Amino acid sequence: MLKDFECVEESYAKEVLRERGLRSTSQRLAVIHVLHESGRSLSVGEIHDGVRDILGGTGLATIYRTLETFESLGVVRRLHFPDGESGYAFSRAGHAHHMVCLTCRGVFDFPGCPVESFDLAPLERTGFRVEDHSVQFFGRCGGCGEAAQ
Amino acid sequence: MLKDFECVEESYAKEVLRERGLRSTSQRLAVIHVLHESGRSLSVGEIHDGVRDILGGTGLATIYRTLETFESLGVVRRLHFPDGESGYAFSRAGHAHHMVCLTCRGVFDFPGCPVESFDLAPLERTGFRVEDHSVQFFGRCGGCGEAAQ
DNA sequence: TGGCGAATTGAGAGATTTTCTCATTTAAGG
DNA sequence: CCTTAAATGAGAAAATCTCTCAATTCGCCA
Repeated sequence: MLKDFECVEESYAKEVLRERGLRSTSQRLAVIHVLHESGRSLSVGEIHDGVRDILGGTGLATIYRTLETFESLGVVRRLHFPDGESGYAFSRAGHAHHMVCLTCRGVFDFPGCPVESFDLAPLERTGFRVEDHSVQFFGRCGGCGEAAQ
Repeated sequence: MLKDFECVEESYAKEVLRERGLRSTSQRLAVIHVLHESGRSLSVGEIHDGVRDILGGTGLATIYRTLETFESLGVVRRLHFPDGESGYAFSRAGHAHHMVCLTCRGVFDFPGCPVESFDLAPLERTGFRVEDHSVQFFGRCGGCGEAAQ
């Protein structure tokens, strides 16, 4: 089941799940498949539809639970767009930031982290202890930028 | 009306509204007042409650409309927390990033922008044209950090 | 390989959040 | 003041998210 679709991303997700003692269910793998295949960020509804196309009747609650699980594992990331919408994207774990295309909602990793070379000392001198950060770039990807000309 | 509460932030909001030909209603000013007075980010419900404390029966739809208006004017910013919650905070317009306390949801501006000194050329060489970015630091503010000891 | 126990799911009810509509109110310029 | 269009209130409606629990399924172990 799902063997025809198996891809590197699914193997990766399986491994992460196993490491945490969680099960590799067809629903979970289908979520990864749909997300990765699209190459962009998807709304919960789009993911639900995509999974149903593969597996048939899948409960919406399962989609929510799966996204929550994967987000806590760092395999999936939730993105918030300037227009208030949000979506989920596959994201190989580790410290990665994203570029998000405002036209097609495509998501691209980018190398490096602007915060690494940023001096946090002035911030921490205010008494604030930094534990985490988020960085996102918004714009237009190659294809969408050209189309707009 | 509301004169007793008038503060610099409200004057500022009034000015921005006038510039855009929008009206300075008591509801709009109350939203600014509540947000600024709290010094932290608030959920829609908290803002609604705060505004009702000042004005009496205020419709929830008005709160949503007001937040949307102010966000588009750059006077209020919507923040998304790692736990999935979100809130709104007063934010003097312009290019400012925030530190958010994960305990009290306090919001603090910080000086400078990590992205300014970041070389975007490699990103843009991929064909992606950067139009905007967001940066947030999460952690504990002075008070909450100590309390946790 | 088959069976067992616990994790996971499905379905739909329920809760919460957000949007919409339209009659009424109100800000702001003349 | 008066007028007019912008803005609001109330609540219905839509959309989004969560919960419950019986049924299913994964993964371990014999």
